[in-house]
Amino acid sequence: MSNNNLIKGSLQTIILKLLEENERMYGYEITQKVKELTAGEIKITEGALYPALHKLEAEGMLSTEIQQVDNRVRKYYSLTKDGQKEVSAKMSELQGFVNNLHRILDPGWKPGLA
Amino acid sequence: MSNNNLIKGSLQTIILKLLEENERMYGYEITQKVKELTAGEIKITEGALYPALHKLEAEGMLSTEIQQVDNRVRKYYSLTKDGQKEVSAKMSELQGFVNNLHRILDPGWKPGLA
DNA sequence: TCATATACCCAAGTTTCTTATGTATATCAT
DNA sequence: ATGATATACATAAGAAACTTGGGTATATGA
Repeated sequence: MSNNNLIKGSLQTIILKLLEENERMYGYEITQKVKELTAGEIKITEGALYPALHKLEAEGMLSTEIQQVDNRVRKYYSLTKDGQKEVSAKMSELQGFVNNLHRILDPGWKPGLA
Repeated sequence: MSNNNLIKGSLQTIILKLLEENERMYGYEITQKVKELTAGEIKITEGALYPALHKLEAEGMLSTEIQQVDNRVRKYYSLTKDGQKEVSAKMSELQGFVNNLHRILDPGWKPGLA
């Protein structure tokens, strides 16, 4: 997923959330958006991204449409109905996990505080 | 690591941080501590924990001493010098990653706020 | 012409986890 | 006394999500 080997399992959530905010995106665009949002600290590799997109599509979370732009092919992804529900589910799972991480790692931590 | 399949890669950090706070712990104790801190939401399985402990020991992060308690064998783990340095490194890596997750997933998020 | 950017894809290998076992002692309830 | 649960260690097979390293193709700037 990135240069550092840290924390696997959040890529699906990232993809789904970005598509909730942007209506439709293509793969390369997602890698650039993540790089931009994290000031280059997280670089999603294509070897991770494309299999993840194909899996989400196979599970019925995403739909695709191919489009020609400047003689290059782009494959746009959008959330399906099921995908829209999945965003909320994945987001609260992740929020819950991060909260639990804080409980373990930050003695005295309480929800709602950094 | 737990019932939900979420986020791989943080178990080492959890082990190291708990040992920073507790001086020495044995495997079973770690599973119970995590269960307690997260109100049962994260259950570290033995199949994940013991290999992780063995790996950290092989890498020189942990040292061990065996002790008999009530006819049962306990294997206590402590941080080595290298292990103490590793805690800080792993903690800031994790903090950095969580911050980046917020930047991607929480539009408008800024460090220092929930 | 060569590197970089854009844009898709796959395959081999690694790491990290789950699930399923196995061993052994202690305690509590039936 | 017998079985279930708790304590306490361990390994092994398989699944899942990555990394790394390739492949194809067009566009653009040095």
